[in-house]
Amino acid sequence: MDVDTRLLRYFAVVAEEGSLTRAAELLYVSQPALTKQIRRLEAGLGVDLFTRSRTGMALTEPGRALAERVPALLSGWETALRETRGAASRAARVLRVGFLASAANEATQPIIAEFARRRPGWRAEMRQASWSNPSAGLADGDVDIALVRLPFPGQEALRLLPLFSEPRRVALAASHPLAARETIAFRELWDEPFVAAPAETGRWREYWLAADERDGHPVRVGAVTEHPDDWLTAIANGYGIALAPESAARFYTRPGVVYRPVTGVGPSRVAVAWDPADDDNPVVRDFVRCCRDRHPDRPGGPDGT
Amino acid sequence: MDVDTRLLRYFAVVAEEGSLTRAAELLYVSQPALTKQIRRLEAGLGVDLFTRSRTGMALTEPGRALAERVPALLSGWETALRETRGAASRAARVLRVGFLASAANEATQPIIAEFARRRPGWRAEMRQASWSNPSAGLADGDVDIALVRLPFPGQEALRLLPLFSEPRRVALAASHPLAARETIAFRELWDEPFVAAPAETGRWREYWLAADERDGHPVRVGAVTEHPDDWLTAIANGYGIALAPESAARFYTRPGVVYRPVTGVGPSRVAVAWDPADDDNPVVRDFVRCCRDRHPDRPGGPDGT
DNA sequence: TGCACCCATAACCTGGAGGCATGGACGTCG
DNA sequence: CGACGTCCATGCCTCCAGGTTATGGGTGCA
Repeated sequence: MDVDTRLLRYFAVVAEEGSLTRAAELLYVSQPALTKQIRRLEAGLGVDLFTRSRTGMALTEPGRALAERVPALLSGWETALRETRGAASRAARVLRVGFLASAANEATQPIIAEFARRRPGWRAEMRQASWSNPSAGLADGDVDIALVRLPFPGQEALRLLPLFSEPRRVALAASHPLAARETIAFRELWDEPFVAAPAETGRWREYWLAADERDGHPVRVGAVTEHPDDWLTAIANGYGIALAPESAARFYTRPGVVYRPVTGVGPSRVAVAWDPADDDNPVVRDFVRCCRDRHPDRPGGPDGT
Repeated sequence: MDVDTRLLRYFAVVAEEGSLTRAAELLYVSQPALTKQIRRLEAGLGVDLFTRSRTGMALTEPGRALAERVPALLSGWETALRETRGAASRAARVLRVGFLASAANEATQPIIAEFARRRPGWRAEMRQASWSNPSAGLADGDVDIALVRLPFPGQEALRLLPLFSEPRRVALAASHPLAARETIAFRELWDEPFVAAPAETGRWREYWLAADERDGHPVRVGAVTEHPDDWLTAIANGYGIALAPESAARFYTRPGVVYRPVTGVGPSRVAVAWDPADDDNPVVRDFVRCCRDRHPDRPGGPDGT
C-alpha cells in the first residue's frame, strides 16, 4: 500500500491532537477533508486507527503502533530531501547563504564579493529568511551557512563566529510623541506596545523585545510581523514601536517611521553560523574566512556595491 | 515537499534500471506516465536527478544522494505497515495463518479446531497464498504463522517445525499415454513438459520440478501457474504434467486429470513456520503446539471436517 | 536514407482531494 | 425538557494529478 507523506502528517497531527476539528485547523484544511483522509488511510491499511466519540478521536492499539513509527518516517524523508538538495547545490557549485532581513546589512556585499574572488566558479545564493526563522534556514538544512543575529534558539547546536555588534535603536511612528526626542531611555518605552517577531522564535523574540532590560515589567505586543515590509507598515501605522539595529535606520526607511538612539539596551551582535557537519567543508570554511576578513570594522559608513 | 511512496518506488526503479522505458515495463505503467512522474519529482525537489541521453537515464550526483536514501525510506514504511497490521490482528484476537494451496490439506481442519479449543476468543484467519509466495506471506509479515511445504527460499530465516511428509505423485492429463500405467518411474518423465511455479520461487520451484532427481537432465517447462485452478486446467489441457503431494489427489480433482504414484522422487514435507521474533508470542506458541498435537500421524485417510 | 531506440509532448479521461453546507449523535445548560 | 454546542460523517461540486494512447524529435546504426 502506498501513502503520501502528507497523509502521514495528517495522521500524526490527528493522533497528537486527538481531534479532527483541531487538527484540521492546525493543518489548514477543512474538517471533512481530514475525515475523508483519515478514513482513506484506515481503509487502505484495513485497520481502525481511531475510536470515534463525541470527545474526539482516540488512538486504537494499532493506531498507536503506527503513530510510533510515523515521526521517524517523516523525518527520514526530510533528511533525504535535505541531503538531495545539499548535493545539488554542491554539484552546481552554489553555496546557499541564508540571511535574516537586516542581519548583516552593509557587511553583506563585501563578504559576497570577497567570496566570489576567493572561489571563482562558485556562486553564493542569497536567501532571505523571514523572522519566523531566526537561524535563516540553517536549522532546517535549507542553507549551508547563514548570517544571523544573536541570540536565537538552537544556536548551541551550530558553529558561530561573531562578526561585529552595533547599537540598537528604537523605531517609532513619526507621529509618536517620543519621536521628537533626540534620545530615549528604554524604560520610557516599557509601557509602549511593541511590534514583535512570531512567538515560536522564543529567545530571539525576547531579545528584540529586550525582555531582560525591563526589570520584569511585562511586554505589550501590539502586532506580530515576519517581514520588514509588514514591520515598517505596522510601525508607521502606530500599532507599536520596535528595537532595531542601527543599520536598519539606513536600510529600512519609510515615510512616517523614524529611528532614535535608545539607552539602556545592549547592542545587537551579528554572526556567521554553520552546521558542525560542515567544519571540514572547504567552501564553507572559505566563506567563513571571507566573513572574518571582510566584515566592516566600523559598522557605520555604507560602502555601496 | 510531500511525496508518495509510489513516486519513490518509481524513482528507485528508474534509478536502478537507468531507463524509463524498461522501468515503465517493470512497474506496469506507460512510459509517458513515468516521464511525467519523474519530472514532477525533479520539479518538486528543484533538482535534476537524471541526465537524459539516447542511452537512457543516468543519475546525477544529487540523484545518487536521493537513491541512497530511498530504499531505507521505503522499507521503513513497509515495516510500519506490518507493525500496524500486526498490532491490529493482535488487538482483534486474530491469528493470521498463511497456507499454501495444498499445504496441509487434511491436517488443516483439525489444527484449526484444536486452536479454537485452546484459545477461546481467538480466531484463526486463514489466508491462502499463491504459489508465487512459498512462505505463504510469512516472509512479508502478512501473516503470523504459516503452513508450508519445504524447502523454499528464505526458510533459513524462519523457525520451522516439520509436521509430516507424504509421497509425491504425478498429475497428468487423462489422455496422456502414461495415464494408463499403474505406477511411473520418474526417469520416464524427464522429457515431459512440466507445469511449474513462477521462476522467482527458486528452490521451491526446483523441488517440484525434482531438478535434483534428473541427473542433470534439463527441465522442459510447458506452463507456469500460480493457483490450483490454473494448474489443473493446464494439466487437463495437456500443457504439461506436474508432481503433487499425494493428498492433492483427494483435494484437487478434475475430470481429465489423473494422479499416479511415481517412483524415484522423494516425499514432500509439510511444516509450520513462524518468525523468530514471535518465539515468545504465546498465541503463536499455542498454534504451533496445536500443529504438533493434531497433525495426522497417518497422512492417508481423509477425516472430513 | 531508413530504421530502431529513447525520451518528451499532446489530448483526453478518471478518480481523488479539497471546499461548503448540512446531517446526526450526544452532553450541557438555562 | 428543549435549545444549543460540539463532535464527526455525508453529499455535492470543482479541480488537478495521474493514467492512457498517439505522436514528435533526437541520435546511433545498418
